[in-house]
Amino acid sequence: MKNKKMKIARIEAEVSQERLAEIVGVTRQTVNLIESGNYNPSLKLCIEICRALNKTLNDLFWEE
Amino acid sequence: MKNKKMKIARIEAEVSQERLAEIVGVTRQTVNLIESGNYNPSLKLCIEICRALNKTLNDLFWEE
DNA sequence: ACTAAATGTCAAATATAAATTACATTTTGT
DNA sequence: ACAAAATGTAATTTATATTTGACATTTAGT
Repeated sequence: MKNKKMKIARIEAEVSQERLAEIVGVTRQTVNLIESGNYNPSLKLCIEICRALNKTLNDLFWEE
Repeated sequence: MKNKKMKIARIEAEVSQERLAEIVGVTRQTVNLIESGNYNPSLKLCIEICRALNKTLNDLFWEE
């Protein structure tokens, strides 16, 4: 299951995977893997991504 | 920074750390560490804890 | 069409979440 | 006060997230 919400939020914010990776302090590959799905990032990283994209955990990582 | 919200939600749900650990499939120590703070759980585990306690990610793990 | 930027993905190494075992302390019930 | 359950922590090991380096493909700009 891909993380479309995150990808959409990132594109709306007009940042590349590489730029987002820089901002949150991980590598581009990690960002790519999270968007690609089948990945289990740490809470801290999720929160940093949310802050970078001006979203909340529920916005990007919660499925009702 | 302790995770008070999670501890409160767990106590409201009337489950022990051990019982919650069973439900979400980790050890009691892991649950304890998360509540104690200075820990960085995986997203998957956070989500499982939320579901077990009938809460959302924002309820338990998001700080405005 | 061409080029550069962005993306998808892989293998191997490193960092760290989570397990395990164990023990001390605190809380709760009787 | 006592016993049992629940909690707080620590050291070591194991599983896995993340890094690193690299290469192929796709997308966007000219």
